[in-house]
Amino acid sequence: MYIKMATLANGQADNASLSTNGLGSSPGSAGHMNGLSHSPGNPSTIPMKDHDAIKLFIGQIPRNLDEKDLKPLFEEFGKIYELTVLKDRFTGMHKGCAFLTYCERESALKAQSALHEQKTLPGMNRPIQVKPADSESRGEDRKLFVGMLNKQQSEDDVRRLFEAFGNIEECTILRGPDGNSKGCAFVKYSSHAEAQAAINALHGSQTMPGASSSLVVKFADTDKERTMRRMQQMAGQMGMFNPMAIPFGAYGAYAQALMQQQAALMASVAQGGYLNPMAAFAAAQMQQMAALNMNGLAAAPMTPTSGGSTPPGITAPAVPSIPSPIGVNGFTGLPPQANGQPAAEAVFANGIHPYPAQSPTAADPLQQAYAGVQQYAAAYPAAYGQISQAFPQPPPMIPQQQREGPEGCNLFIYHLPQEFGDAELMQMFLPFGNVISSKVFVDRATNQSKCFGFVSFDNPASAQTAIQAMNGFQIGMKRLKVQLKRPKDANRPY
DNA sequence: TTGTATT
Repeated sequence: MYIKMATLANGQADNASLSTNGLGSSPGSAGHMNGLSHSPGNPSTIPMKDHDAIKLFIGQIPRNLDEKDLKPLFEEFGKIYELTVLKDRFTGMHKGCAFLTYCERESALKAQSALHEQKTLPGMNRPIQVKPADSESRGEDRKLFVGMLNKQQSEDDVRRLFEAFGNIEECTILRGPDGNSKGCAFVKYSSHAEAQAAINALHGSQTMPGASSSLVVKFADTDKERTMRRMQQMAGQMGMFNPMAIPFGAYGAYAQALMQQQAALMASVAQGGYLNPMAAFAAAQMQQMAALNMNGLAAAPMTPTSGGSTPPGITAPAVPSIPSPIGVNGFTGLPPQANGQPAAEAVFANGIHPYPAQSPTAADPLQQAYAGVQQYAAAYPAAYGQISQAFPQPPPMIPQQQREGPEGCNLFIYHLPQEFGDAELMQMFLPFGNVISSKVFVDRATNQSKCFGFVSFDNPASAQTAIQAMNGFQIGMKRLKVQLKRPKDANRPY
């Protein structure tokens, strides 16, 4: 086993340079036809898989290993029926995982117990994953939930009711601690079709004596659905997701972040002499706005604070007029001076619009947040005119294909707002350079953000600028932690 | 709290 792994490690460079992914010159056209062939040229072994074979999901695969590299590793446990590395459907890029089906169910079980979380493939931080693919119903697609039973009905009664539609593998009445029926049951058939037939025939078909409504027959919740349901219930109880709780609705934190960022940018631009004092004033207003919102106060500082038609501070030097750091956020308001380059240049050199309104939809949180900024800016036409020129067109959305940038270009970000996804993360870091990828980690069971993620730039200077500007940036009650991503081999002394 | 990816 170990020797095989070493072989793989040594083979990496060759594989990478040859890069034969089987897709030829038109990635995307034949994305999934490159699985391990079924023993071509070896007619004596016509591959057949058991009826009860399990498709395995293989995770944590180095992206430079393809089917032929993986094959030897998995053949240890039995004859392989099919092995397919997952590739991006458009770019053909290796997704770092694969599907594997052995001819025999037993092989899959052996491979899973021998490999899952047991070994780490070269270059990976985490151990290999070997487990039944999500598509392998863990019986859930042939398992029924039966509700509105009579509490007197036994397993046998239920079996009798359902046996006409197929082979029943399992039948369980749900009971409370006292052993009394809860009036519902699980019935598992041998196949999905049988289960479906039972639903069609029995759901709502009759009302059991003592039941408040007609018989319920439906597919049982999957684990995922159960978890989601639980999470939603909890969230409901805790008053989360209540739009009124946050000034800007569910995306309040992001709107605030946008404003802070906008304010910072404007401030730095003003300092660099690119904008007139009016812009500085607007920047100051935005900072106040962001600060106000963070205190949970009304978000309507559309009225200049000191009345009159001349905003305060307009005749004063731009920089001193800007309220220094928004209270607690640890952000100077005059950030990116890294590399001896004026901030404004660092920010705009790439010609990227900091807040692009790409494919606007009403439901898009970015769009909502951006609309808020625009609305605010509209109150100050002079300043906004300047800003509009500074931030030209939205850039075309570059498809995310690359995962990591070069060394020194990859940031690890922690304490992200719960509602941030990949897109929001990217938006937040676009002002500092070319973001080639952004990834927020999501708990697969709950779909909730784990509040950390990665952003990759195409050059180290952008990454440094972003660290300078965004590390310690306060959003709500939290401050972002922004630092260089730990290199792959950290934690590995040898 | 460091790239988690499910045809």
